Amino acid sequence: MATIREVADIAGVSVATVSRTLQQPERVSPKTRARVTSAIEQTGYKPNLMAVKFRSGKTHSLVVLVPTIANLFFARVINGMQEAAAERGYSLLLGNTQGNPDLEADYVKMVQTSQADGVIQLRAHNPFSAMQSSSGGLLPMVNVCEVVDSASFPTVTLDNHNAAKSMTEHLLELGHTRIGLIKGPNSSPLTQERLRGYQHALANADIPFDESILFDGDFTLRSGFDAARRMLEQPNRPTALFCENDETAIGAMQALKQAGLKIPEDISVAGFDDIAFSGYADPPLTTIAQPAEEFGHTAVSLLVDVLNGKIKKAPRVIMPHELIVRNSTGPAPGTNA
Amino acid sequence: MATIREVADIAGVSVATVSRTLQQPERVSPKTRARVTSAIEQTGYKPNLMAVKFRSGKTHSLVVLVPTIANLFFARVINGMQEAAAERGYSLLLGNTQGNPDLEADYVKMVQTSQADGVIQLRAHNPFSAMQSSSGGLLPMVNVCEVVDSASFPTVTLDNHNAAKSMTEHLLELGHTRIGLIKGPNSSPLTQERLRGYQHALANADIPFDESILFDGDFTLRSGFDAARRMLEQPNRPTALFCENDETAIGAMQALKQAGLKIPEDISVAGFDDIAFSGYADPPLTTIAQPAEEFGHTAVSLLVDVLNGKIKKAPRVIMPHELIVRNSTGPAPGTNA
DNA sequence: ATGAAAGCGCTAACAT
DNA sequence: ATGTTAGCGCTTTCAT
Repeated sequence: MATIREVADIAGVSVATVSRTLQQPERVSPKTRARVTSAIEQTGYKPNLMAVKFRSGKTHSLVVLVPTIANLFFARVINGMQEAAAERGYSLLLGNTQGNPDLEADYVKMVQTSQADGVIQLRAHNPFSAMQSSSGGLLPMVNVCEVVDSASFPTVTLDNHNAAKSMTEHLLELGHTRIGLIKGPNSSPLTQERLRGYQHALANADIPFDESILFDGDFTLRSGFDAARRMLEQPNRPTALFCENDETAIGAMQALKQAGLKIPEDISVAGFDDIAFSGYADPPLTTIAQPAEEFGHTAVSLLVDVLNGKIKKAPRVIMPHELIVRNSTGPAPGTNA
Repeated sequence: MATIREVADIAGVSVATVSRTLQQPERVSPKTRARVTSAIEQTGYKPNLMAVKFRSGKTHSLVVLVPTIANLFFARVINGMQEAAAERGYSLLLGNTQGNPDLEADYVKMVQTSQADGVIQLRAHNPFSAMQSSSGGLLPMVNVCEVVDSASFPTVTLDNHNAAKSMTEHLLELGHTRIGLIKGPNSSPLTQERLRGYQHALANADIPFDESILFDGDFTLRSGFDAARRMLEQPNRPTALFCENDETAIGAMQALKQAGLKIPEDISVAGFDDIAFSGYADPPLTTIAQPAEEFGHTAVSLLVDVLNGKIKKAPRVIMPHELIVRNSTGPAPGTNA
């Protein structure tokens, strides 16, 4: 592979001129520029970007910490990140962390070892927390989707409380008074917020909160299926089931249908996220849509601003959501609506 | 951030000794090793990996070219890659290419600019083809899942022909004689192979091939839905529908059920891939399971071997598949099986 | 067992 | 407008 020196020799100029021709062409005369360009073509020269990054101290790479890549919502967010990163001349390094703090710490080391400029964390956990706490300034990271509050980095999230409240109100309006909830992992703040939004709507409607119709889940199809089965074993079953994500809802619907229940005639089911499969579920799933790609754009944009020192105080960005009513929710049995 | 020089100064040794302590500890005496180690801890020194990579000429990064990250099958393959890469001290750079050759070429430049050591391509296209054709030796790449035959790189794939043939035979055994097929993108060799496997099984059963029950699709939910609708508009509809992937099958089932058909009583539906949703579809989908994670392992392992010069001739690896019979396929209407 | 010194390929002052 | 030169932080002969 040709180096900058060979190009310089062939063009009969110094390496500095070659470098300039590449970095700031306007600073070299058209004549020499042409000579250099032709020498570059002739040799098939490609700058060694490892040397460039090393020398310049900027890698133009961002590490993305994602609990699991096999999640359609995250996939959309990451797609958005990639678009925004490419526009800004950055590339993305994906780290599948399974939510493991040790793995996250490993990836964060990439920043400390100058392999990446910053990190985007998709989970509610500060991966820098194990290290030296930042003395004052902003950390080179942003936290998206599932966030933890901190003055050290920007966050981009949904108003999960209000979104869950809207969905619960939708169910309430349909006449449901006994609404079950399949939660996400208890460790996730997102789960807590959605739970509180649900409780809030219930309280507004003067419906007592019944802990016995709260079910544990972990955002997977299987956990939704299992939770619904547990629900069916109970007496006095709910007439509506709010699931904290779509995968859970789709798993739950399967269990409900297997038990001979009709959706939404016998029981309504609602999800959260609006993944592609939800529109093709049977019946199509009522859910909350989030601007996934926008989450990605915003995260990258903020991180780049942080890296360039354009941001001093860490902003808290709230993205909009939308209630999507499809056929999995309907009037409560016995209601004539 | 501390450099190797500071550590050397504090430990009272040369930079070479610090480097050795890190690279080949056995070559430095226990006493100095202890001093160096303590100096490293004291300064919180982390080697600048950009400098290491630059100096050593090895990046220990692999670019993965994936048409779309929002595909559950690919997600599993990538998970497998990540495991195998981590074991070998490599990290993965994901490139979402939308199957765009220009974007692919951009990512391939990362190899040429020393930002990555090799590439794993998940699509049937040689991303190096635009560049100088390799003069003889192996290219630093492996081609997985959807492959193009070439002597320049290893490939890892399924026996798509036989897998499709098995599925068609399964349908034939259930008494179906009119079996529709929803294809993948025509540009994909994978589509062609599956089509030929289907034709092969039909021919073996002396059933004439009817082009009018072949439908175009592109592996998305929506395309499956649309294709099934087109099928329903035709006279003499098939009693079974083989879809070249699970997303398409799930989309198709939705259209079929909306039209009032019972699956599998009125029509059988089969897919390909065995994504998680297939087990939770209504009815659960009969499909072909592929060892997705294993594809990833094998790909990384082969690529690392190529990079280390351990492989001279490009192997063609065929991964095993398995027919998973669930409830979306059943006896042809009118059969008593 | 350890140190001195020469670069890897490039950028960025500083000179001319 | 162009060239000279001094490194970036590290690895790696080659001496000692």
